[in-house]
Amino acid sequence: MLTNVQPQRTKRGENSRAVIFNAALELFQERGYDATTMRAIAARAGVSLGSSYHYFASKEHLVLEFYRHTHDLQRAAIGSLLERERDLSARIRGVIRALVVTCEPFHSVAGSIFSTVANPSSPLNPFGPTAKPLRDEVIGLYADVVKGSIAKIPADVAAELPLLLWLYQMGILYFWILDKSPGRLRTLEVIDQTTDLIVRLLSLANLPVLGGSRRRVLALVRSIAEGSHGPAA
Amino acid sequence: MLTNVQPQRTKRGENSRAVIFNAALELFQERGYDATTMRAIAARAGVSLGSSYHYFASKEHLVLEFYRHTHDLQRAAIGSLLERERDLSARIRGVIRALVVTCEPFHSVAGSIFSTVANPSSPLNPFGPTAKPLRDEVIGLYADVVKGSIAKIPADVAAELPLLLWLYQMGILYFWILDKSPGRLRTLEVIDQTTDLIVRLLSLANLPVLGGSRRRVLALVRSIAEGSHGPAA
DNA sequence: GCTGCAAGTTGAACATGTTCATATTGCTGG
DNA sequence: CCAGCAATATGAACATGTTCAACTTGCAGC
Repeated sequence: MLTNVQPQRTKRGENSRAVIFNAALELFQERGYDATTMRAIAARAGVSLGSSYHYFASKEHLVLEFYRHTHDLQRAAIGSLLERERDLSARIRGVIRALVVTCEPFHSVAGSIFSTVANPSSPLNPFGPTAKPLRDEVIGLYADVVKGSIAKIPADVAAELPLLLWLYQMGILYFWILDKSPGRLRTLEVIDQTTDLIVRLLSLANLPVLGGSRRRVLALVRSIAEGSHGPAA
Repeated sequence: MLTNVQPQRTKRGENSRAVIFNAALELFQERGYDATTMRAIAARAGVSLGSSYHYFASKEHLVLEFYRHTHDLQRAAIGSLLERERDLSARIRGVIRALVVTCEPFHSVAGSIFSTVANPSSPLNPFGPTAKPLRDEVIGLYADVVKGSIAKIPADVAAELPLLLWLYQMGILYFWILDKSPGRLRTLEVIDQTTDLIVRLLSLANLPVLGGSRRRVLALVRSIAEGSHGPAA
């Protein structure tokens, strides 16, 4: 194993890092992302501008810290639900709701995060190779959501469903980002309606009238899932 | 009617505007969006920095013009196809193909542009109010695509289909942006398969077995289409 | 042709994300 | 306790999108 190239963390450094992060979090919520300057963050934290950049490579990286935080919050929030609830619709709804609820305090910065992450050249792009571990983790979460339910789903559909739900989650997240309704109620409505719809449509998957469509859809999904990243790994 | 607040366009002004836009187009292709500075654009165009801002309110507005440009190219490319072809699947396929083909020269820039534009705070966000004219135009294009076909589509479905096709186009566009396959062949394959699938699924819309799903889907689509922009116009 | 006004043009100035050379601090081996 | 080294801290300097007040141009009406 290579020697750790990262600077050794010290107690003092950890403290500075936390102080800067908290200052940023406060200001993001007070003024929004764009109106919060790095100088203001440094001033609020009581450190110099340079120090902020010593701990966070960029303003976006500062916002990334919160992403990790809320990801943990979401997992914690859905733990008991997945233990107790067996209805697929309710399970999906619960997981997606937990996502938007835990992200709610940071709604104003979410747009910038999404925008950053949507860039294909960003290592954080959800479809990129670097993000594969996290992507697989989230898809795995939806695999648990599906597995733990009592819904009867054909094996071939069940195999691709977690991926589809991951894509669905991203769609909802973007709707939530654009949602300007009070309390983001519209997003919650859309979540309720779409989760119901998804389960309803799943129950139709076996209808012979669909012909080869089901197979074709699944093949297409799998093809897309393989990534459009070409021959390079 | 109010007096036109916009500055009266003169021949001289039109020329400057075009020169600046062409310079931007060249530089975007040569260096990408982020690496192209407003100063470089002004220099290439042979005008001052201030002049660039006289004609384009921001760097992003320059991109809006670029959108319009490619949209015109797309429209020109599909004109004869829409005259001749009556099959819905072929019409959709032709339109989407024309889009990725006309955008091909800008593929390397498309990522950062998409990322910029995906930000809700960007005036160029496709879902925002600033982009409404262009959005309506594109949706109108798909309305023509649907209307000119011989496909039998229920009126309520036909009403929302253009919007859905617009969303579908954006999905394909993002796939194309991520596509690293040689010649972007994978995108073309996916276009072929998805367009077929869409038409096939449309033909199922009338099946009674779907129950209220069709109505619910349409209501949901319309609800989303109204925008999540809250009470403000 | 002259005058005046609106359009066009300019570059300096500003705000802010980011970089960097330098200074300070605090721990660790001796 | 000292020397040295890595971590930490600093603010000036830089790059670039954007603004603005002032200047120039050209045409319409007299």
